[in-house]
Amino acid sequence: MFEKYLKQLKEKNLKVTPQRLEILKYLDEHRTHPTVDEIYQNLKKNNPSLSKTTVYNSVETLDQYNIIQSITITGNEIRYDFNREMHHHFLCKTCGEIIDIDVTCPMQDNMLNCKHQIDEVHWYFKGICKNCLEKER
Amino acid sequence: MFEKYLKQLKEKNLKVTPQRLEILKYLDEHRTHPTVDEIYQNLKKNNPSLSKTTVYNSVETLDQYNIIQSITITGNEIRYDFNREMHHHFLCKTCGEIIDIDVTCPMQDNMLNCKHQIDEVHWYFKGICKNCLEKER
DNA sequence: TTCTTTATTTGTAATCTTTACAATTTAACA
DNA sequence: TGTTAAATTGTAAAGATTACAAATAAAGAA
Repeated sequence: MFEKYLKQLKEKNLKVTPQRLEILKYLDEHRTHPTVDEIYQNLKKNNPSLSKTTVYNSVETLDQYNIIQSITITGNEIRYDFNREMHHHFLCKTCGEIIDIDVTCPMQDNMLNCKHQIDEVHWYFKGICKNCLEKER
Repeated sequence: MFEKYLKQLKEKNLKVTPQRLEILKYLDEHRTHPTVDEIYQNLKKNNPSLSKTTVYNSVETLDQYNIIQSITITGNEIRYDFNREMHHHFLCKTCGEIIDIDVTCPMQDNMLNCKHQIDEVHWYFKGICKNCLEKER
């Protein structure tokens, strides 16, 4: 059940703790780009001794080791994404949902060859999602 | 001296206040993507009665009316950019500087024609800037 | 298994950014 | 000059994140 996450932690020589496994599982099963508070509130139900600081520490570590990805699209809070493969995000300013966007750009390689060392690429699009557009009519 | 900013405000039917003019001037002359606090601390020197809430309110309004642009690259705080023309940003994780990046992508039009209504496009790149790379050696 | 070391977890308090709100002031216009 | 609506101000509150020290637990050695 947790083998997949366990493997990811071991590959990076990170200690395997129940908290980290639960957080990874939650992120894997909830691809809605949750905040620390969302993760915490939900995991606390079955793990009452969980501390919010642990969630902060864990997602920071998992992000540093490229096991998960952090998303700063809203500006109000950091969100986390289990999917760390190259993909991008759309924020609906009406419903607040963050939708995955898959585009690749032929120019991107040019970018990556510029004078700076580029480790992360984030594209954020903002507007109104198609569901909210339909409701508006 | 303030004619340019005055015109931008009047075009959007926004009231012209000394605070808004000073904030616009500061952002125009400091293209370093400052935070609210940076703007506030600097303008306070010559305008001791300035309130930080005014800076928050003003940048929010200016952003809403597309006079300035907000940048959420760091996740810790919102930064503001006088230049609202299409351009992108690179965050150096070593020195913290945010550098303008000018790339356009032929795929972008495809994106803009997708099912969602896209109002804003932000590309954020993170890594180590060329200055910091040189110092590392 | 047990012991040891080191990293992680936990809870509390502190910090930092942003928002809420009501009173005061001011810009815009008649 | 007077009126009205909007902006500014200061204070307090809220929300997100970090600091820190004590307690706990994981990993590897004995």
